[in-house]
Amino acid sequence: MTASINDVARAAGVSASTVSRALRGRPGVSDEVRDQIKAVAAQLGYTASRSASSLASGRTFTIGVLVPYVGRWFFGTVLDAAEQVFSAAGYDVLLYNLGSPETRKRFFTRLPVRKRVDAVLTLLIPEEEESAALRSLGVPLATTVGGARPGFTVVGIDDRAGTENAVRHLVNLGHRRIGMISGSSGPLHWTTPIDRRNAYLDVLADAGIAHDPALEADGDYTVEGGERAMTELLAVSRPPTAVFAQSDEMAMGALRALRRHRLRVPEDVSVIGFDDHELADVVGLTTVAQPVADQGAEAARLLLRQLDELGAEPPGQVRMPIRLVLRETTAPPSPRGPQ
Amino acid sequence: MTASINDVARAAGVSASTVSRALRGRPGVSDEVRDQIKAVAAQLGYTASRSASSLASGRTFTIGVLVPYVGRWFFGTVLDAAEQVFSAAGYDVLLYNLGSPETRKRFFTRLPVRKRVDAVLTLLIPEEEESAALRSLGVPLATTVGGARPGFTVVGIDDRAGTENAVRHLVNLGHRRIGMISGSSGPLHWTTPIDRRNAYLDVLADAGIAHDPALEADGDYTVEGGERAMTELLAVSRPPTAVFAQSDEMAMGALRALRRHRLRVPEDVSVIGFDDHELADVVGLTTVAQPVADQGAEAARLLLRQLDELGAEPPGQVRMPIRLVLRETTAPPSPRGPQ
DNA sequence: CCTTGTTGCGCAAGCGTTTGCGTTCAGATT
DNA sequence: AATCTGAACGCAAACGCTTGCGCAACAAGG
Repeated sequence: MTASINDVARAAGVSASTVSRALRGRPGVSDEVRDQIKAVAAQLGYTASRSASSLASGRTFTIGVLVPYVGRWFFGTVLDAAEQVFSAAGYDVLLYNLGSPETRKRFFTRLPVRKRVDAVLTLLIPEEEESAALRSLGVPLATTVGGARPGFTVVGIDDRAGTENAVRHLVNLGHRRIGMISGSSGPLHWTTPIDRRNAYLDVLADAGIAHDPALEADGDYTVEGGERAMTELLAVSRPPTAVFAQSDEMAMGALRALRRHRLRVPEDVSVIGFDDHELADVVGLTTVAQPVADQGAEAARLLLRQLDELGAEPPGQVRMPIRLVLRETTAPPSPRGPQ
Repeated sequence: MTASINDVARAAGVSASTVSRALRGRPGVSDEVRDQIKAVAAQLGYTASRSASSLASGRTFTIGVLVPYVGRWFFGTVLDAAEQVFSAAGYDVLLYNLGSPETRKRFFTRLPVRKRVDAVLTLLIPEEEESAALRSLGVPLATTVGGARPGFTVVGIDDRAGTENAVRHLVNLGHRRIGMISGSSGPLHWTTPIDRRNAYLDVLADAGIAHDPALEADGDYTVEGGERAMTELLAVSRPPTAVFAQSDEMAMGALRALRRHRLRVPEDVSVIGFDDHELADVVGLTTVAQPVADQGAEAARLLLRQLDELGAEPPGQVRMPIRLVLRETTAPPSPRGPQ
């Protein structure tokens, strides 16, 4: 049996309430008594039971974090950074990996975080019904992906601007047949793929390039999907000379497909990604960099601030900077075209 | 205010105890009453408060997972798989990201999981003192890394065999100057780097190759570290013609260094990694594959089994299979050697 | 010397469950 | 008809904290 607050109280010759106040730095305890209690507690190896204290106080000092796939670089990185901020502030994080539709549904119907967390950070886009469920928790909410949603603090990037940078870069290099590997699939209504697609279309229009629907393929935001998509794009009658992939992982898949087809990058086909994945540099991928870890950390900080200032800070919206990172997968189109 | 058990009891015209028993499937409730209670609970959107129920029952239905760096592929993947198993069994996971020495120390001294989790899965190697702290929690313990440790169920691979496969592959190709990028650093006494190093030395000895200490460099298990290490190896008077990196991430760093030095892979230098990182295929890296996600899932399953069978199942030790994956970064040494 | 504050601490009532035990009551057993 | 037996359910006591309130004791102000 580990020590309870009463054991500490007895050993220190005071009441349990005094122990509670002393250990949590609340007023109403003289310094001498406080020090003595701390000493006794340390000596007994006492730590307050979280269950008991949250039951009594209503505060849990726990943050729920919802992630679609912990294993994917983007989410893992965001989570990592957010966790650091939370734990530095004394909060624990309860992780929910909601990749599959079943676990996701189960989560939102049973809502296991009810009365268990002080706030929720979600890295997946809740549908309308789901965000209503989250709001019903009555705790601060934040997200690092997708667009604005009532009740959520969102920290993100300017997807349109990022995409414009990328596509314009290809245009400036002289490309006219510019393909896109998107990630529109999934039941998640996520504004990112849409924003990026619109920006892509806009840049093409701006440059006076007619849009060819055959030059768009779905890559599902995975490496394999990117590979499949690139393969599709290579199969059309006049393949693209350059491809914009909505994520680095898909871009890498595209790279793999190109290698399989014995096509050189960037001589035959240029490829540009999005994210600046930690390994983008290894493969020399040109991409649009976004501060992934920073977004997680910032979202966490905003959440904590809402927790501190009880004066319900209205959920804000912050945009992080993006920048084009030129590496070795983009170049002017070859005069011969890919063959 | 969300509904409490008493609200449900009142609405259903029964006592709170009956509600508790009904909802948790315990005997002592007639089927009709049970169904009716379930209906009422669903209608009220009632979920039992975890804090209250764990305070009362002692069970938390929560697993603590300790990870050094969530953002790294290996750990993220293990965590992902483990979480799925846990959540499918109705357990939540409390995540602790213990990468930095400070957070790590804080965790082990304050032990915030005390009375908060039913079991612990650690993806970092606790030092003697730390594992004693974990054992003091009195809950089942498991790990997916490092060697045997009293009180821990460990799921892992045969590091020696994996390394032997890798190094022998290089030897068989005809290499004689075989470098190694290791990851011995860190305060974690981790048997993996040591096992792998020993196996490396053994294979060299077996092949009658004299060991050259200048051909070993520390890559810190990161991409950047691998790049640095490779750079060091290239600076010695007679650089290696092949390099075994103890992780794919370091191998990728090495690839980057080689590209910077305008050295071709595998023509000038062969590189082999370890792990079969999800992007190893993209860069064509030859490597030793280990079932990463499976290890996480298996460890989680073993933990759950210990939780179910109260008959204290003695902690076991399971070894998962490894296999050599030949891709494009290894080849026989060039007659000229790297220049 | 008697108020009026402070300060430091203990009392006890929760917080929302779980669970051992007691009670009730219908049906089975003598 | 009297007794026994379960099954089904309610009572109330934990579980280990937090916190509003009350009560000394003591300092300062009149």
